[in-house]
Amino acid sequence: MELTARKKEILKVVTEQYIGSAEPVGSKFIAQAMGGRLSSATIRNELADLVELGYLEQPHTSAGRVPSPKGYRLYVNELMERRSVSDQEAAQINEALGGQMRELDAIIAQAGQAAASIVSYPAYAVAAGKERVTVRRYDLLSVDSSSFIAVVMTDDSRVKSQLLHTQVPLPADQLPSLANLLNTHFTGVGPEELGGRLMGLTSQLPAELFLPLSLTIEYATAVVDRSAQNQVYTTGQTQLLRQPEFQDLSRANELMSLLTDRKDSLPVLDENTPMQILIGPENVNEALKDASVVVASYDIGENMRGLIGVVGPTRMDYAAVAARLSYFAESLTKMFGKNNQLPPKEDEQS
Amino acid sequence: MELTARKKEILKVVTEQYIGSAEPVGSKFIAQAMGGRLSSATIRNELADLVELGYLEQPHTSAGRVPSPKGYRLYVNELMERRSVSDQEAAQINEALGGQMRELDAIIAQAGQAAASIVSYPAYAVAAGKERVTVRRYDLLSVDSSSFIAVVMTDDSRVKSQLLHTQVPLPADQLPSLANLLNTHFTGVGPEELGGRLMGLTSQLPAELFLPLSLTIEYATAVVDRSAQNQVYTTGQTQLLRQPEFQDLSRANELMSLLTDRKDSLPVLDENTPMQILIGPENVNEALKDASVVVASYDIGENMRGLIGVVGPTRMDYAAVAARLSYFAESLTKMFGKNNQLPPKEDEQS
DNA sequence: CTTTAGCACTCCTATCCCCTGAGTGCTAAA
DNA sequence: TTTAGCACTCAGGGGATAGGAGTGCTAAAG
Repeated sequence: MELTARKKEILKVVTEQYIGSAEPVGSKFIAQAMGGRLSSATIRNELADLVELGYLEQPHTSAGRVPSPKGYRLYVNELMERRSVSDQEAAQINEALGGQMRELDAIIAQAGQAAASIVSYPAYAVAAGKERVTVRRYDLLSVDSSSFIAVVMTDDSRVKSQLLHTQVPLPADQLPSLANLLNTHFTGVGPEELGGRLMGLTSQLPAELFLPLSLTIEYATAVVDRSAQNQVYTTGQTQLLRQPEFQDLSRANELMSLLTDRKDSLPVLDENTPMQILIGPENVNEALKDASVVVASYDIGENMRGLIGVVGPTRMDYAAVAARLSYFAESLTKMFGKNNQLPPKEDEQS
Repeated sequence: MELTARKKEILKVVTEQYIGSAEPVGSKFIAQAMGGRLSSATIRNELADLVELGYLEQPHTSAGRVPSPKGYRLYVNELMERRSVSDQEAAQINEALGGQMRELDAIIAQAGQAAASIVSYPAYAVAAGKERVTVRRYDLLSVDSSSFIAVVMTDDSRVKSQLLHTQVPLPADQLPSLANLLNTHFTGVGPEELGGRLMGLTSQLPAELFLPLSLTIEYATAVVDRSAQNQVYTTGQTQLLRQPEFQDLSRANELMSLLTDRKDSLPVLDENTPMQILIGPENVNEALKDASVVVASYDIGENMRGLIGVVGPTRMDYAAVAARLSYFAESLTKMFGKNNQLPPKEDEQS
């Protein structure tokens, strides 16, 4: 059943006050904040109802009220005033995005850093590639008698390269035809199939060509392997320790270890959802049961999506974080769109 | 003046006990630990001397003694029994190094992780490249009418590549001669000079060749730029919070922020020093004044050096950490030596 | 001269208790 | 339905107190 407007107003006051102060909110304060139209006794009756309905909680009998996860959820869904960022905040965000960013990984990492500094909570960033990446093109460049460079371009337009060594002499003049072979038989397939196709060719090739071929395929498999992608970058963990709810180390510890050692289990976002707010127990992850996460996504070129998330106490300032994060994500999308080429991204080899 | 053997023995007992317990060590305990040859009163006299000489400290009048940085230093230099790792520890380290590691950055990061798990303290890892990296070779691969792939190989044998877009039509058949030009005029120079040489050629080239040339040079500059190298990876920060000395958040906070947000100022190691122990105030960095750092280096191929460091309380178990870290560094050197090619390293492009 | 037993003393730590104040729930009247 | 009034609850802070670990010093013994 729908709450009365008055109950909602009270819930809103409690939530916003608590977000700011981290202290349970009492009836007297609420009465005053609502302009004194009602006495604190009336508020107390309403508060008792709200507790019974599960929107508020009481740390102990003689304390004020605190929003429950259900309360926060209602607040986020209906009560919260959707803010947009102020000019000043926008400026700050743009500045944070300003630095010249070359390599994609570096950009992702820096985006995380910028987000953390903008929202004052720890943040994480991931580049979520396509589900399945395939090789679009191979090039082989001769280096010396026993080594060559393999250049692999994927169907999402990333290029990686690596110096490969065959321990045995290499027929340099055969490299172009080998590349040809690769481009004919080993493009458009994912990591799981590359190895299989290689098997099929084993018998048909002279040994001195098979070695460089298999090295290249091995390399390409690694490039295209999904598990090698989506690295998660986290920053601003220290911000956590500033929050009063994490003064108690045991709680902080769990979250810290999630943010530093188990990054992979941070929540990701469903395809096509621009932003999501996960409050306390809405998180599947045990360590996040009494924390909240806000995740937004942005586009990196045509085929990739970036994710940027913020972790904070359930008492997080949802309105501000959501506003800043979505502005941030939009800015990133624009940034990647502008240089309609994907931004310069390095690649490296040993 | 040199300490008497007995004073040294006492210092050793105090240090080792304190390392284990984190509690000030009393005279009675010491007497007992030394086999009861001396009474606690005698020990007390010796302790008073050691305090006066600056090797020990007393948290308050009626507390036991704790090693001072000077005391730890003597312990590390003379008293500590240099351990080697146990078979079990060795196995654990080898296992931690086991995972297949492809990209150099990933290896470095994983080395840090492994180190942290092995020593139970936060660890950091850096690949310290040569002071000055230059380009050894360029290749340009045609993609379509307005884009091409630039492949850059550095003199330390890393290969990076990137997709570059000229907004205007590109004379594909000219790419080989352009690469030729690059290889003649733009090799063997560092980031600071590449731009300059480009200037010199401005007038001599038709415009449609100058654009791809300058894009390539710009990219190469970024590849070779020292500041883009030596990224520092940290892990295991949570281990810090487990240490009793960092229960107090304010102290933990400083170190945490060093380890997450100001990684760059973590101590590095002088060339040619295999390992170094920095105790408390021996650290230049203010945030490390009451922490200790152990850093070891290992070789990555011929031209690069990796650094792996551990951060902990001054009360750190130096013997164990030093043993494990040096074994770890040796294993890494061997690992990189074995595949005498540098390990497969990916590179990426947008 | 060194070592040791003895003892008074210091000072940290934990615990209890009490008090205060914020905030409540309930009742009865408006 | 609202409100005033009041008794009640409970967390948190501030001494006071007791306990205990460990010291420094002294004086005697080796």
